[in-house]
Amino acid sequence: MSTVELLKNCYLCKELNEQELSSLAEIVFIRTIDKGEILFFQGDTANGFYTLLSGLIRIYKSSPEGKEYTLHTIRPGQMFAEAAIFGGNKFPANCIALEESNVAFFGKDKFINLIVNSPNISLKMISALSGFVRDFNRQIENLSLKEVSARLALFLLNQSEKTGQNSIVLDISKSELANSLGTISETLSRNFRKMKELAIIEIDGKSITVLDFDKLRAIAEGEKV
Amino acid sequence: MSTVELLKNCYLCKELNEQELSSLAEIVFIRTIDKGEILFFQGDTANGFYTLLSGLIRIYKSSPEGKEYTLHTIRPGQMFAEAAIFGGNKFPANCIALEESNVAFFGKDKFINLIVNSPNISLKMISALSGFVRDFNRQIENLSLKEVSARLALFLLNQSEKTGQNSIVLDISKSELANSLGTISETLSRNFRKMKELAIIEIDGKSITVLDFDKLRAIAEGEKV
DNA sequence: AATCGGCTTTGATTTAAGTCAAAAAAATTA
DNA sequence: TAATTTTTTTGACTTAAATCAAAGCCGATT
Repeated sequence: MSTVELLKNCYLCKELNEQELSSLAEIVFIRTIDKGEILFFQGDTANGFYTLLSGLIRIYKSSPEGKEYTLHTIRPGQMFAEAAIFGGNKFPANCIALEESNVAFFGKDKFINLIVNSPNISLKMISALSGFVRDFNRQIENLSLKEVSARLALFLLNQSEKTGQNSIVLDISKSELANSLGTISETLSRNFRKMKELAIIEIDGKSITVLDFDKLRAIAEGEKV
Repeated sequence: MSTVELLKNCYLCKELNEQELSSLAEIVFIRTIDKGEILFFQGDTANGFYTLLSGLIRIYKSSPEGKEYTLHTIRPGQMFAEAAIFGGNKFPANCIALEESNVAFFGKDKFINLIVNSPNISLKMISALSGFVRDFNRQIENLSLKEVSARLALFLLNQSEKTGQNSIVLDISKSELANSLGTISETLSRNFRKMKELAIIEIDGKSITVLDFDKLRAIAEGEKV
């Protein structure tokens, strides 16, 4: 896969266009790390930051007595070791690959040079990250909506609003939907059935038609089904 | 409150020092919006972006038939209307204050000028936001750990690792802790009691001492209490 | 010392949702 | 088209956690 294609997987780069990605591609350094390989040690000189393109990374500290503890588990798309490039430019922790991983390294000087010349890039990065902060905030709120029915109702409302149709076509399996709503397929299935019985929705395979928006809104607000 | 103090509440500014906050304060424009007041309409010219300092903001679209739907609910700390400053510089949606709110407006030109002169500021903003993306990702994962006991165990492990002590002092009330673990005080209390009975922890008011880390780790992994 | 109000704990009960197991339906492959 | 696998639905059962209600605890105020 090309560097540009790989970079598209970073939260950081979600709003960049092809041209901007290309200029970014020129300054990054892609690297594959084997499972169990150490990327850097605490105290190593840090002159840039990383993003994880694929795989799984663990950031951890070791105490003098040899005990270890995990600070972060890094998943694809995330940036890591960025704090290192401020203040003392030493990595404050160790980093190991838990699986074979691909990382992108951004050298600080080159990166700063890039954003000074193309400030729009950093603006877009800030914008993209802010968008994710917003989305994740919302997702956290939704997950604490106690009832699956409320979360499902909210999902259906959001989808139909997004498309402007009262008919939604799922682009994922129902099991995956269940998972993303924080539940399991059986429970999702029962909720669908109940809504169907109450004539709130109609289901045909992957296509769902909303018949009663008011009722759906009430359920999303917490009303019992 | 001073502009600098207000800006500290933004995710964007969490890593900036006093000096950097001051230079930011020089270019932002703080504004109070009454409940129900419109901040901007879809189609208005956008020459900057906002962050919400306090209050509650709703971003919504209106269809030609007069129907409205909410795109985002903005909470304090979040950035909004940032997409507007790319491409067509028109706001793509309307914005109303749901409560009396304080917003900070960042003019695009001034902001770009600032980061070109102080690229470290944008680096720190990117870094801060990436940190939140990481934290929120983790929080979402934790919330889908099914059992409250597992979430509580994880919290206790994290806290004691963070401080390096086996004794934790809560800086929030137990009700607030319950809430942040996605449950209620009664359930939290019962979980505490059970762990106490099993000699996994000891509790004295706001101070909790971990007696059995192995057991706690097992519970965090999903073992039944 | 006594009263008030906010937390926290406890018990009794209800309920939503998970688990287990099997049937039904849909999608793949032969 | 038949055969096979995967996904979805259904039923019976169990359980974790929410709700409701009451009591206990603790600090602040009078």
